[in-house]
Amino acid sequence: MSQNATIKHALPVLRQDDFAQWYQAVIAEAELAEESGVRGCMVIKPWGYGIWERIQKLMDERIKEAGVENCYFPLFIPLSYFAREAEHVEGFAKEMAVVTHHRLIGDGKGGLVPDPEAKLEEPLIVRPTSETVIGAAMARWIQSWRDLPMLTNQWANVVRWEMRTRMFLRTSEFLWQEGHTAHADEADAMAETLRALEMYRSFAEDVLAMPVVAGPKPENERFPGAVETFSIEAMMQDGKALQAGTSHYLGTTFSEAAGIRYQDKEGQQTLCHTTSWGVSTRMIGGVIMTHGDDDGLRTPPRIAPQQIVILPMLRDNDGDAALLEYCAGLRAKLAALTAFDEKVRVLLDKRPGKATAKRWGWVKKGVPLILEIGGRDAEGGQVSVLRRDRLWREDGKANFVGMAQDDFVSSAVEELEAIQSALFLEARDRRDAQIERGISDLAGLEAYFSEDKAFPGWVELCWSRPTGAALDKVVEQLKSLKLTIRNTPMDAAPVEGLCPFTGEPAVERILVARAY
RNA sequence: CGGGGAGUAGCGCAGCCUGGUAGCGCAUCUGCUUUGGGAGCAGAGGGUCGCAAGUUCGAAUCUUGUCUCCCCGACCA
Repeated sequence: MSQNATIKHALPVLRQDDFAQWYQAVIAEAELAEESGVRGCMVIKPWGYGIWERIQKLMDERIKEAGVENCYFPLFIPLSYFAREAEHVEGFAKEMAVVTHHRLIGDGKGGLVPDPEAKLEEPLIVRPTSETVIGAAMARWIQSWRDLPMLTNQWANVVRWEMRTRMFLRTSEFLWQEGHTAHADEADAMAETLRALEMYRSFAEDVLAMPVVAGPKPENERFPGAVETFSIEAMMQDGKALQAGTSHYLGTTFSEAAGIRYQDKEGQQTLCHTTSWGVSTRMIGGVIMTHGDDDGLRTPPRIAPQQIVILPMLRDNDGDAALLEYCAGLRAKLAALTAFDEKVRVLLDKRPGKATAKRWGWVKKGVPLILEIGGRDAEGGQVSVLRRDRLWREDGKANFVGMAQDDFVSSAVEELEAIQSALFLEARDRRDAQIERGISDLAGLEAYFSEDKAFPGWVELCWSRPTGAALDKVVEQLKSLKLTIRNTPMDAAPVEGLCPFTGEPAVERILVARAY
């Protein structure tokens, strides 16, 4: 956040004044998405969808590298599939969209109503997740130990009828990938669960430049039907936690429900152990709240639909042709470069209008490098470069740096890598500075989160990992402070002392935080 | 789903109490003048006032219902 009062920021709301409103302002001003008029559903606009396509491409590569194959399963799941697994149903029942009719009929008043004659024999659920329908397929596909492991993934939309929605973070319909795998035994399934978790951790940090903490969730936060749930948790700039991806070891829960069995080497019919794991468009919400600033989004170069935008300063006169030619030449040189093992994505913005007026649109979208090229630049072989992560000069003006075209072209890849790295380090340092590790009792926890701090961050503490009713009591205590247990960091320091909730010897470290 | 707030031009809002043919700013378009950094002046276009019933001679305005959004809670792989 800027301390310089003379800066005229591009957004109408600053983070420090109203973080929730700021978040929505970024989405609107960066043209990521907008309201659709349909409850809880958003229209994802080109820049937002472009970011999703980048995420899809790079995640899909990693999924395939792990030997997982893409499939597609039905949007509609028969109600009876869910009924096979009680815990799973209970977890999702309250948020399922149900299809009950297959035809409409006129209501005699100019409107349409479901035709009572066209009521479905068995209601269809719009998938909230696909364990049941994929389980049914796996039960058909898997016969022998030679069929294992069965590694599948699908890119799809799912629907969960959430009570309260927020764009990208919790929408009724969202886009995701869901990996579903079946294995011969627990060890192999757990290994896959952890492989997916590590894939998500490294993706979040290397691609999204979003530092995360990976680890198992407490039992009260498990996916319905899971034996163990792992998550990656990211800290947003307001100090809240965002669960940015999950990976579940499902044991034999869904194998029993769907009859996923194989004949082992001894000839015995044996239940498979299954996993599921997913990341969604929620990741974009995480990117916004990790890298956004008071001038809009700062899009990490690896997921930026355009990494460099060239803005010719057109004058509607005879000089424009030469200027455009110069810019086209520059664009071609940049587009031939390779950054992050991909062709550099560079756009020459030839739309009519003043470069200065168009500039702020790209600033708000978070294009990593913006070039404004005037007639004098063209004549002198120069460029003016604006780095999105170093937007302002001391005097409150846009921080353009002039340099020779050749120098820029030869350093552009390095610059993009530097921006990617700078965004990650900034986010990591901010997060690390906001994790409090010095609290060892309940009163301390209460005091810490009762302070009138705008963005309190997280607390890491040692606990005794209570279960059942004892855990419920802890959850209730935390709830009164609006806190939740995020996960148990896998790379945490050694455990020491007593559990602040139970008074028993601590056995592991957990992260406690307010969450989205 | 409970409590609160809101829906009027692309965006932000006034008008509503006290019913009488719909307004402002920004943006857009046109013209002129400017312009190496988020231009100025003048003119113009653009709205079934979320939707539907009702009251009324007449509804943005009053009544009822309904949809959507925002905030707080409950809920939330």
